[in-house]
Amino acid sequence: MDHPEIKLSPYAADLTISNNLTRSKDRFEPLNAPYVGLYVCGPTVYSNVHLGNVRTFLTFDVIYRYLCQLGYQIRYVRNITDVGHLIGDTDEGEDKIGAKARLENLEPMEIVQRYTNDFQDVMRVFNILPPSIEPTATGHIIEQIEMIEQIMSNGFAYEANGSIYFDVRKFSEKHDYGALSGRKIDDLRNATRELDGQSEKRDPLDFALWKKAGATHLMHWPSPWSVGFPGWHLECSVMSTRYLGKQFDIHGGGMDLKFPHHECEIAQNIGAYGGELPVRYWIHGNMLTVNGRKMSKSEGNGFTPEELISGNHKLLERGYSPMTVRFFMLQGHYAGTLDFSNAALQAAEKGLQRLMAAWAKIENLPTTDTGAVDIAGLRDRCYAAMNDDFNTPVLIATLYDGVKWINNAADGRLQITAEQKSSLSELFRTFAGDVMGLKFEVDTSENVDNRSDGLMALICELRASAKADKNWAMADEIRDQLAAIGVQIKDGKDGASWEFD
RNA sequence: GGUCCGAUGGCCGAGUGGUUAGGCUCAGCUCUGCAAAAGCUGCUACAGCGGUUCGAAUCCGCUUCGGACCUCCA
Repeated sequence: MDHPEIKLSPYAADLTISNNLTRSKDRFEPLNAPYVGLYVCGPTVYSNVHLGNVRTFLTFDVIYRYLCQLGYQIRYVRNITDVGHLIGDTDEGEDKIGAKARLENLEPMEIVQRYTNDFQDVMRVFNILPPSIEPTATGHIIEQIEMIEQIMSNGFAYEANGSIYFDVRKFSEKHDYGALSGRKIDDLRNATRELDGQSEKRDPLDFALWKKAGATHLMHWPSPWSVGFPGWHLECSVMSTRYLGKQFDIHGGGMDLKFPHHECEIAQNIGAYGGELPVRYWIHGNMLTVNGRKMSKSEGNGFTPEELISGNHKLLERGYSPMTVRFFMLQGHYAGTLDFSNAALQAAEKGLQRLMAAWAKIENLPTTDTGAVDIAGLRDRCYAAMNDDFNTPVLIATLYDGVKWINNAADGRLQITAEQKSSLSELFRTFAGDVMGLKFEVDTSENVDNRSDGLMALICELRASAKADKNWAMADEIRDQLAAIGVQIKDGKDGASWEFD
């Protein structure tokens, strides 16, 4: 197929991705360029997302943004899990959403709506772009039933007492179960704990495709086998296949989903549609840690974005802005764990300020007829950084070269032409803005309105005349009083500027 | 117990078989009535012990420590 209207960036040819399926760094070659299918496992909407969840979605946000920048036409699917995710082991566990609904005396769908809203609000706050499609598990019950039937007709699933289980043993006779996560089926069987109520399963490794609902189970649907609900792993197989096809390019999710969730997804797809691997590139975002430990709800060491911004949490010395957090996370590579700490957040806050201040300065840089900067080389290095498995830390380091140029040019120590200035501006807009999703955070406090500028200009003028009269007491008084109400005066060469704290 | 991963300067964090990561902190300087802010400059680290190599922090082995997954988790 030719797509003359869609032009890929020349840099697109050099993108490499650490592929967890092959355990190597592979050149990215989409199945149907310039189209790319990207699926990311979304949240289970039974409670507020915490900062660790945010990291994963941020990781794939930047990957999505960069693929867009390269000119790919991406269908980005990120699901909402609103049924089927169980608490505890898969036989006795209660549905998370149902459990929460019972606890709060609400309809399950009220829970789903509340935490879906929360999730989407949080994504917006961190400037994480919405996916092309955000499908829900409950919206695809029919397709899930159809996929179960397909798997059963291929002989890889069996019914037991109204529930359907995937037959891992049988599957592994013909296919490789455990290829993604590097598990050996015998090791897995040895490590499996003895669980109560496993009698329905033929093998402890089997997992549920459909569960018959107990008498008190709130969320249930009719099926050929029982009134019940789908297993957790099934929804991602169904929705990815429906929207991206039986084989697609990139599947993402948190590292903790690699096994068993993603392994089961692969088994389900092959079990239903045959031997072809459904996904070509598997990418897993690594965990956010606190004192070296994974942040998770069950550990109780997580905090919500609201707590982060307000600073209202015992782990936080004070609040941090969403862009500070975004920048902090992008200073580490997605494939490594990242340790949260107040010191690191504060360092990121300062670094971000410097980067953004330089970006804002570009527009007003003085230009000269000849220039002494190599913008094209800088651009090459930016693309090279991102092409090397989306290496945002190196991208940031590269942009700081630009920061230095900007500051030197502003001080007249470096020559830059108008053309270079405009290229530099575009470079920052592309990589800091479009790719990393950084944006200027406007002060949203109630003190800011259109009159503030005029008011402050007047005050600065009065203070300047006091200074001209060498009335230091008055000048300092004005500065101190303003500081007391949260307005900072910055004296510069060409007069004073100000900003709210 | 099984599988896998990591250990980098005061802190956070990249990368690489031989050449500056970067940010923050700190110090000096510039600017400045003073202070702050801002800018410039400086600060050369790779857990320990062996091995391979002309050369290893980077490859291999062992040790110590830490973590993830194997059960719900992004």
